[in-house]
Amino acid sequence: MPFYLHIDMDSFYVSVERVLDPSLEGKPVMVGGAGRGVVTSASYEARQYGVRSAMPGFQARRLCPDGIFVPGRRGVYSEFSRKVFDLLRSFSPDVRAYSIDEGLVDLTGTEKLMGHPAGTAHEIIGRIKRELGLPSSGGLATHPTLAKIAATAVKPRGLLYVPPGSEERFLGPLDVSVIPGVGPKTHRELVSRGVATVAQLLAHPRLRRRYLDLERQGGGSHAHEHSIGSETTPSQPLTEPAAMEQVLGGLAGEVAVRLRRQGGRARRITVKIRYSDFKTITRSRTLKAPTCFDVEIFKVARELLEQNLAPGRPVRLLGISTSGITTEGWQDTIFDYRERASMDKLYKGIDSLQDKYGKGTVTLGAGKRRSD
DNA sequence: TCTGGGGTCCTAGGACCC
DNA sequence: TCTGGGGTCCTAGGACCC
Repeated sequence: MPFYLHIDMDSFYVSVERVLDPSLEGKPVMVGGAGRGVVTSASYEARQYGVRSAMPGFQARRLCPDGIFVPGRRGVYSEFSRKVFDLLRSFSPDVRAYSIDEGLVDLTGTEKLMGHPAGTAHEIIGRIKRELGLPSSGGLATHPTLAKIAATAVKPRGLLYVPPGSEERFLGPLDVSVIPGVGPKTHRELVSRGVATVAQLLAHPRLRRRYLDLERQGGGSHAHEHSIGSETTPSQPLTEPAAMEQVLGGLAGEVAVRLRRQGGRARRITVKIRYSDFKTITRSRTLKAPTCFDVEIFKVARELLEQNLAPGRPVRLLGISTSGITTEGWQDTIFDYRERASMDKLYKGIDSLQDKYGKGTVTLGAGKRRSD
């Protein structure tokens, strides 16, 4: 019998902040939400006031004026995340990380060694709390999706076991919005068609296949296309093309570094433009040869911007994303192989200098010129 | 003091090829 | 002279997730 344990950390960023500053315990705490930002994690005390993650900061402040707002610290959370997953991996070699604060532990076949998976699940959650100080919730079931739904249903600080054979009895009465992939839009659509509960959805073969296919096993290695991108919302909307190009240059550099760091090159470059009225467009181009170089990414991005920018409309956000990423060597391209190989070396040097001395230490081309 | 930033997946039309 | 059909690639937009 397959057994999957889905672990979901409770208000993860807030919990980490509390480990580092216990005086935050029991109080309405929000991570993020400064300036034009949104709340990325809200404590359960803050949720009492109606605050949710992804809520704009100004709105959270209005709902919870006495709340404590803490700026986010990505690196710290990643470090705690790594510790959580290390702990999970000590229980099973088969652990899948869904995100920084969610993962799946395959407990199939661990009974002989560790006893019934329900006990193991309890032990895992206990150890995350005792050893790392972090509260979490768990769902244990015969299917990964079901385990995730169970974990979400018992949050916070809960553990729910859905025994084999009771799957549809558990799921049936639940609202369709518990299904991963059913967001607000789909939820409205389903309800308008008379599908409000999971039982009603399961009665529809097509909807069942589309949204909750428990027959399909969750272990498959789906070869999803992977992408690397960066975007930014400057504190003031941009109106000058020169300022936009400067932002684009910075984004191109960030994306290129990340591409090179993982030895990838991208064939497709997409520019994202969001105007002040939130209208958003994306424009992309597929290259003849994949690239991981700042100047090439920037050149394409700048052209896409020039060709598609609506004149006179202030721009709120700019983004560059790269996709169609390959990790093959240069040999497969017929294009100026030697020049690319030497550029590769040059950039590797720059990247390692930046690792050593910090971002912005070295820039390529068009920098400031000393008047000599 | 209006709504972040990192992603994945799906759809749908048109080009192009056989 | 009234319109096949399948496959693949490219592009744009949008839903959704954390």
